[in-house]
Amino acid sequence: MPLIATETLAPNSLPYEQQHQVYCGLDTMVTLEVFHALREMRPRLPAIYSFERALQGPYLEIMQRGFAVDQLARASAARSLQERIDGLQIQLDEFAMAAWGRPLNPNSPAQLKDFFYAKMRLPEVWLSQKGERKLSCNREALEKLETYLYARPFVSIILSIRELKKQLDVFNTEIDPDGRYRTSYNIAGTETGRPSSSSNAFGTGGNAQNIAAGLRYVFIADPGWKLCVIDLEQVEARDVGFFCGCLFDDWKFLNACESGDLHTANCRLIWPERHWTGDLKKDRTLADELFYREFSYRDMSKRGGHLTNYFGTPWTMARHLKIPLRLAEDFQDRYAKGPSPAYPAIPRYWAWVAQELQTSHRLVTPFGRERHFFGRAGDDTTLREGIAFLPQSTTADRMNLGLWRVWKKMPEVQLLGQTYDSITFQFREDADEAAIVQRALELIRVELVARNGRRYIVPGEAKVGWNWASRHQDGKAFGKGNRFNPDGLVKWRAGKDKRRRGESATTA
DNA sequence: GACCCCCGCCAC
DNA sequence: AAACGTGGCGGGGGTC
Repeated sequence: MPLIATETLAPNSLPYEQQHQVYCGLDTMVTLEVFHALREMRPRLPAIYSFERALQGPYLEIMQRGFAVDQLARASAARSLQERIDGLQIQLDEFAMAAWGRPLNPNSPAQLKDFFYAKMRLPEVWLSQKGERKLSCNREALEKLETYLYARPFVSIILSIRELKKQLDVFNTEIDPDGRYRTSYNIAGTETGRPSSSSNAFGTGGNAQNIAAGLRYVFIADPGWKLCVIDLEQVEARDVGFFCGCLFDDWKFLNACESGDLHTANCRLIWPERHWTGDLKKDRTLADELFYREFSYRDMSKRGGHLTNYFGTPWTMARHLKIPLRLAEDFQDRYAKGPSPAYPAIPRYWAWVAQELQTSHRLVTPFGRERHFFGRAGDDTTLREGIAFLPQSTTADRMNLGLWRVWKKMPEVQLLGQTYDSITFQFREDADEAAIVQRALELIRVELVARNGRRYIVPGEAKVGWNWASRHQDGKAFGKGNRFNPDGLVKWRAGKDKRRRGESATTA
């Protein structure tokens, strides 16, 4: 039975404005009725619900303010990308005309399948994605086709065009007339409590949470202001470590996370027979030595560790890192699964999640966020959702609490965005930078206490600058095509870098 | 032409 | 047999 007899309102017979009023009324009143019904089932509102409502303040502010965009940089980047794409497309069409008498659209999987598999008669590349085997022309499939000499020039141009087009989309996103990129944040849209980001209600702006690192330099502080980005270091890994400690009193993984360099510490545990010295610098050098092809031991523990924490199989790990299956199996045995693994608590964490799903079909995070799992408790997919839920959700609430506190306690700064494990705000250039950054870092600290009394925080790392990209990448000046980015973000350290805007790092 | 699904791909 | 999770967007290409 409908809550409201909508047919009596006959909205289509009403004038346009009244149709909207009816629509709006249904939207809000039905929601309210649902709320009342739920409220009866649960008279005490969960704290997490009030928290979500409190987040409306800072997020509305972020959405209204928008993030300033360097219009000249944006336009010139868009122009040069378009030129490069046009040039490549002409080349691709020349090849394609010669090969099959028509042009080829690199963004059409249908045309590519026709071209590579029917016309060129190359062996089909079937990939399994989300449980389904598919004839694919994605990057992974095309890279497999590169083994065939005739396919090579096509593959390389297609991949280049796709990559450049993706970048162009970011620069071509419509920005508001005042030069600001306004994104819409959905506070309560996800399963985990993460906010999501999308284009706004007027159709301008876009997802601000998936801008590639190399394109962020077009996002800038307002005149007279400076950006600060604070991110939570290794936050999801630490959360997994905290759960292992709380559940099984096994703190080895959290200890490794807190040792200063998680990935090097991981390497020592995973490959104990290597000649570790205990000296941070020397051990880092040892961890940076190559393990397989371009992968160092440290890379392996970083990428493989994350994947393994989330119940990724050796098969997935081998595919993802492009390494032999045996190496992935060997890694996982030493990391978590073998007879004497570095982190035996991790499989215990998986088993505990499986048990919870079997018995209660629900999980609750340290912040009291509860999620019911409606999938079949025994399915791997359900288990994976559960395993990922706890750290993801804990991270989301931790970051949002930090964001809310900065908004509430630091009226002198202006929030600009949230990117899962980081927040971005701007502060006045003539303000006391050290005081502001330190205060924000304090507010980001959220302490959790385990039953054994162990206190757990995730440290924040601050970066400051005048645009949203890093000034350096791998120790070098950073940017697209070696673009020098002197106004980019640098790691903030107390008392360091009093450089003013536009001065290069070397003259500071 | 509006709508919808699929594909590919970006983020953490 | 299937093979790590959470999201959003643009384009192609089908249907209505």
